[in-house]
Amino acid sequence: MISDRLSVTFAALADPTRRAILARLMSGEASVTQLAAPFEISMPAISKHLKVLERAGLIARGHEAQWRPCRLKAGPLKDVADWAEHYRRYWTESFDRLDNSLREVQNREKKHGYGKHGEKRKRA
Amino acid sequence: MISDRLSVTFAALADPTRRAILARLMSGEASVTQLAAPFEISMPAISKHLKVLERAGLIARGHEAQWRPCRLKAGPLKDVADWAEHYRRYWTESFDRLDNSLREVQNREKKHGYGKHGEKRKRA
DNA sequence: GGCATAATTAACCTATAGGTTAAATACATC
DNA sequence: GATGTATTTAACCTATAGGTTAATTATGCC
Repeated sequence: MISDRLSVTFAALADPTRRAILARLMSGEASVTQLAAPFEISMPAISKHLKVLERAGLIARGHEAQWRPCRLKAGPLKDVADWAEHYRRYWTESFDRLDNSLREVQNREKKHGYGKHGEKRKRA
Repeated sequence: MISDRLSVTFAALADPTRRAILARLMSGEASVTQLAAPFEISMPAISKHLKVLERAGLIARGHEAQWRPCRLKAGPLKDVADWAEHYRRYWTESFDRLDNSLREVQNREKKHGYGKHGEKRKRA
């Protein structure tokens, strides 16, 4: 029953079919049939994906005769970008190197490490 | 059975508890017990969340006596930021306005619109 | 060795995600 | 109003997510 906006957005993006649909919509609006074309799954499955995207506010739907064209609404993606930006300093190479060398010094006289001991827990 | 990196990353981020754990790790490494403290869920539940984050490459785990301290590995978040950046021009206000006014002109003589007709499909 | 602490694993439960096929709805056209 | 096309809804299935409690593993300390 998670319903916060970011969770809904991330959940919607956690599917390659849905991300492909968003990518397709960058080049303009499209009907459901057009969106379904590249995929091997059924129309109802596409319909469900579109509903997920719509509920996440990532697409808007039109209404023209029997067509329900979709177009991109990228607003929530700004939230995603903004959220990720908070972590920028943690993914830069310089930070990683600093972090690692600091950690090596700190752990010089302890007998543990990252990753190395983790290996032995591997199973199956 | 989705296993592409971005999907795994987004799925890991689609949970507020896990995002809170990542936020906590910005201020330094922490033991499982420390990470669990702010939440009302059980330790095994936290353990599972950490496993999800670890498999997504978002945290690394250490090994010190009976503690398994976690620390942030933000690499995948750069992929998220990069992915979202592709959509930047679609979320900027100027683009939205241009898009909307173009669309209004285009649809002047058609009898459909976005959102308005969508309302009537509401049910429950 | 025995006890306390930290964390994981096992076994289980329920809800939801993502897919299916078949039926229903909406609209345009003849 | 019957037919064809676009799309959704209904009913169903299976796998997974996220949670639980109880048991197990790993370690430090006495």
